[in-house]
Amino acid sequence: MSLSAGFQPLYKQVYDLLTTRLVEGYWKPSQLLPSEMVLAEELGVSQGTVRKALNQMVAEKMLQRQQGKGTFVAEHTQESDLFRFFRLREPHGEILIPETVVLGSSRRTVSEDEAKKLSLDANALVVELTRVRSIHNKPAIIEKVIQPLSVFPDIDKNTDLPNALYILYQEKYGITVMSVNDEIRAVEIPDAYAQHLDLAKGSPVLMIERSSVNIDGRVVELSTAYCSSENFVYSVQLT
Amino acid sequence: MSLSAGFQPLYKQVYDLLTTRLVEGYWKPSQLLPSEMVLAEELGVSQGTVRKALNQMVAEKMLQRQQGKGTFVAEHTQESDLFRFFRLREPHGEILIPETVVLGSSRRTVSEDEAKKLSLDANALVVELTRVRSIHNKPAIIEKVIQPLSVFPDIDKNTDLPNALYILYQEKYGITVMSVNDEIRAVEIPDAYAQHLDLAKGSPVLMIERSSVNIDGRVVELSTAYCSSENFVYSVQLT
DNA sequence: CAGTGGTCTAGACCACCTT
DNA sequence: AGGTGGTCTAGACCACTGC
Repeated sequence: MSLSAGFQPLYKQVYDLLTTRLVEGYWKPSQLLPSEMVLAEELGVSQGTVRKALNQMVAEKMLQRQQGKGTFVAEHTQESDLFRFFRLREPHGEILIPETVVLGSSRRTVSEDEAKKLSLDANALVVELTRVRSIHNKPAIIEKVIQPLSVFPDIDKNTDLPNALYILYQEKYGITVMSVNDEIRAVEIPDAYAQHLDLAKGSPVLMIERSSVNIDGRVVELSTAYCSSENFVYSVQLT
Repeated sequence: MSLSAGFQPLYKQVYDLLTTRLVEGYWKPSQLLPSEMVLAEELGVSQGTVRKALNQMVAEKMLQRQQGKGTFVAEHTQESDLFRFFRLREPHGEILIPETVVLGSSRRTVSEDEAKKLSLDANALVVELTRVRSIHNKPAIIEKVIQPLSVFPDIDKNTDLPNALYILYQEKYGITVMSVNDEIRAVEIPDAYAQHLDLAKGSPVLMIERSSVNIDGRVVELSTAYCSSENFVYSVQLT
C-alpha cells in the first residue's frame, strides 16, 4: 500500500490523513468528498477500511454522510449546529435565541493565565470583546471574549459581527470549533455588570468560563460569561 | 435467519435483543458474554453483524471488550465510572472525593412535578433523602434525593448508604444509570441550608437539578443539590 | 438509469490472554 | 496451543438520490 508502514491500524492512518486534509483546508466546509471507492483506490486500501475511517469522522462530527448523495465536510452553520454549544434554556423548555449588542472591543497583550490556556507567547496580542445578549428584549448575558490575533488576524476590523461568532471563525478564518470546556460557578454579579443586566447589586449569577477547541486540537478562544439565572438555566446531558 | 423479518437492519435487531437481555438481567454486571462466533450462530447471523451490534453497545457504555479475554457487561462501580456523572472539580484541577453524611430520610407521596418527571401515579410513594457532602472536612454540597419506592423497594431500610448511591442502585435493585440530565442555576442559598454549608446568608451557590435515566430509558431518580461555589466548579466538556 | 452510501456475508490474518 | 477480539479484504445486494 502507498501509506507509510506505520504501526497503527490502516484505518487510523487513513483517518489521520483525511483529518489532516480537512484541517489544512484541502477540503472546505460543505464540500463533497470523493466516494469511498475513489478514496480507497487513491490510498491503496479497501473500501471497508476507508468506510471505517469516514464513519469515525462522522461520529466526531467532522463529516456528514447522506445515502445516495455522498460525504460532505460538516458545515456547522445550521440552526442545529449553532446551538450545539449554547446550553442556556428556559426551565424544562425552549431554546433561547438571543439578540446581541457589542459593548466594546480593544487590543491588548495577553495575561499570564490567558497565554497559558491559549498556548501563546507572553507578549502576544489579543482582542477583548464585550457583548450583551438579550432574550425577548431583556438583557440576560454579558460576556467577554478573548481572541488571539495570531489566530484571527485583524478580527477587530470586522463590522457587523454575527450573533454566533463561530460562523465568522469558520467562514473567514478557517477555524472550526469542535468542542468546548466549560467551568461553571455561582457568583455575585460584579457591580460594573449589574446595571447591564438590570439586576440588583449582589444578585447571584452563573459565571461560565469557556475554552473553545479547534478541529486540530488548539484552544483558539476564551470567554467568560455572566448569566442572569432568573429565567433560564444551563442545561446539559451527560452520557 | 431466526430473527423476526422486521424492517430494521439486522444489526439493529441484534442490538435490541442483546440490550433487552441486559435490561432484564439475563446477563449481570461484570459477566462474560458468549463470544461473537457463538452469538452469531445462536442468532443465525454473521459474526460481522454481531460485532457491529456489540460495538454500538460498547460506544454506549453498556459493554466493555478486551482483546483476548472477551466481552463483559459494564460494571460502573470502578473509580472512573463513579465520577462519570460527578462534575465538581477544583478549578482547572483535581477530582474531588467527598465524604457524605445523611441528615434525614422520610417517605411521602410525590409532588405533581415529581410524578410527571418520574412517570409515576399521583399518589405514588417516594423516599426523600437529604445528605451533606464534605470535601476535606469542609461541607460543600447539600442535596435532596427523590427515590420512588416502586423502583427501589424499601430503600429507606438500608443502613450504611454508600458514598455513590449508583452502586447501591445497581447491586441491589438492578438499576444501571446510563445518563443524567442536569439543569444548573445560580441562586442565593436557602436560609435553612446556609448553616449546613458554613456560608453566610444569601451567598450565591450552584443549584443543580438532576434526572437520572436507567438503561431502559426510565427516569429513576431526581435530585436537587446546592453547591458552595467558593472552592470548586461544575466542569463539563461539550463535543 | 448510474452512482452513492448502508448492510451483510465470508474468510483471512494479527494481537492478546489464558492454560 | 487454543480462544478471544481487532483488522482488513472482497464481493454481493439494498435504499436512496439525481439526471
